[in-house]
Amino acid sequence: MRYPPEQKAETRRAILEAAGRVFRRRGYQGGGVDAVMKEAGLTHGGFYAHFRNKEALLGEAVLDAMWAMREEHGRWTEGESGEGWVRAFVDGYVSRGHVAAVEGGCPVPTLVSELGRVKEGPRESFERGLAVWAGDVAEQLEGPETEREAMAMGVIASCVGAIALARAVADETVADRVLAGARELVMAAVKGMTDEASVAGAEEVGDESV
Amino acid sequence: MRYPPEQKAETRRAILEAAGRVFRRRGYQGGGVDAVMKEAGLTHGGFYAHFRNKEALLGEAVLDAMWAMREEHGRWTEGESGEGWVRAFVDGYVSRGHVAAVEGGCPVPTLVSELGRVKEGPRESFERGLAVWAGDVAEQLEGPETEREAMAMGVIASCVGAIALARAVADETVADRVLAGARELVMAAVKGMTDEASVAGAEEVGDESV
DNA sequence: TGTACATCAGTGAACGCGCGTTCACTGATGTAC
DNA sequence: TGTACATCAGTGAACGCGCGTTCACTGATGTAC
Repeated sequence: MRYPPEQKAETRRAILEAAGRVFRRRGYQGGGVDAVMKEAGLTHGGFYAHFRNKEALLGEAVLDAMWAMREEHGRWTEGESGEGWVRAFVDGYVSRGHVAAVEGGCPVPTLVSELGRVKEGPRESFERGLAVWAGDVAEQLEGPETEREAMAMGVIASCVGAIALARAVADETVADRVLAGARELVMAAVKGMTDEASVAGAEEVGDESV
Repeated sequence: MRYPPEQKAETRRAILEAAGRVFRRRGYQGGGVDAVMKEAGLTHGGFYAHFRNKEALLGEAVLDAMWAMREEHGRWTEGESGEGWVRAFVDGYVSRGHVAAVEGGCPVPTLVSELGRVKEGPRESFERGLAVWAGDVAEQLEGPETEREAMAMGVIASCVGAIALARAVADETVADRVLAGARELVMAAVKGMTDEASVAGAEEVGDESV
């Protein structure tokens, strides 16, 4: 049964999105090729016409979900900058809603641990997504570029850690305390590294090595 | 072949420690009962004389590794208090060495993601370990108890997130930047919540609800 | 003190199952003539 | 315009393998008499 010319690209996309959901829900090891293909409305055998193997899918699925997440970040922080931007971002990301929305949330908290055990390929993909994300955060901070980039990585580590921890804990009250604590910690650290007025023009600040 | 009276308890201990290493190295799903028993120098069939099932092992192994880690924390921070304690802790935990020492390091960064997908039992065990850990950190902070506890959770979230992220990334330079950023962020946030002089007597500070 | 037996920690074969991957096949469509 | 054929996205059976768990068994030791 031959399909319209663009069908293959669309199917590939469908598999990618299905994998994003399945991997976030069940993890990489827990999300089988069969489950992914079923989620995409297909049978498992067809998978290898689109991806070399399961591992190749992981990198692409993580990156794809990270791009989608980036759009969500944009919605949270619309019209904000500097400290306000960071607050909006942190409030959106480090939230009960995000803890509950595993399947539609950030792929990083659900997959970090497993990414650490996987071959270079998917780790490089993830790193690319992380760099862009860190760039978005760093842009809102003040100070020398290396400093801002480092701090941005710190912010992301805290946010990712908070969601992962909140999900791992049994009691919701404890989960809430983790979220509140992470939000507070990030905002306390970022105060002084943001300046509401001159964020867009932060480029003039020179580099400094650490 | 009957064994000395205390043999069973010792074997149980050996399985627990083996599981701690195997789970940290390969993850919970990736660390099979067979691999754990082999690591303990036994055959897989004997496992069920010591643990109800694999899931029951997870909770105990995580807690056991967390207690061992707590002793390590003690070594890092010996003689320190307040900000100095936090700095010593963060320097020890958020370090290259810890990123490399998966098997002997903290079980949390390697297992958080998977803990989020597992039944209540192991999550409760983990939560118990986390509470003690957070208590240790909170003790070194200043301010109302709820505030200190929340901040402690934030510190832990940042540290755990940083190690997990640093391991997930492909490039070591990026990993180092994550670590440096997390260290900086935590210390920046904690400054002002610590007081070198009066940490041991911090109990006199009253409660305040958030 | 000596002997027969019960105990039970640990063994290893076996179970049903799901995994990642391969491959011969299907059949609707585009194309050549 | 009509017909025969090539293409190739997707199907589903099959592969070898490792998993978590069960269970009949082993055999060194402790105990009863």
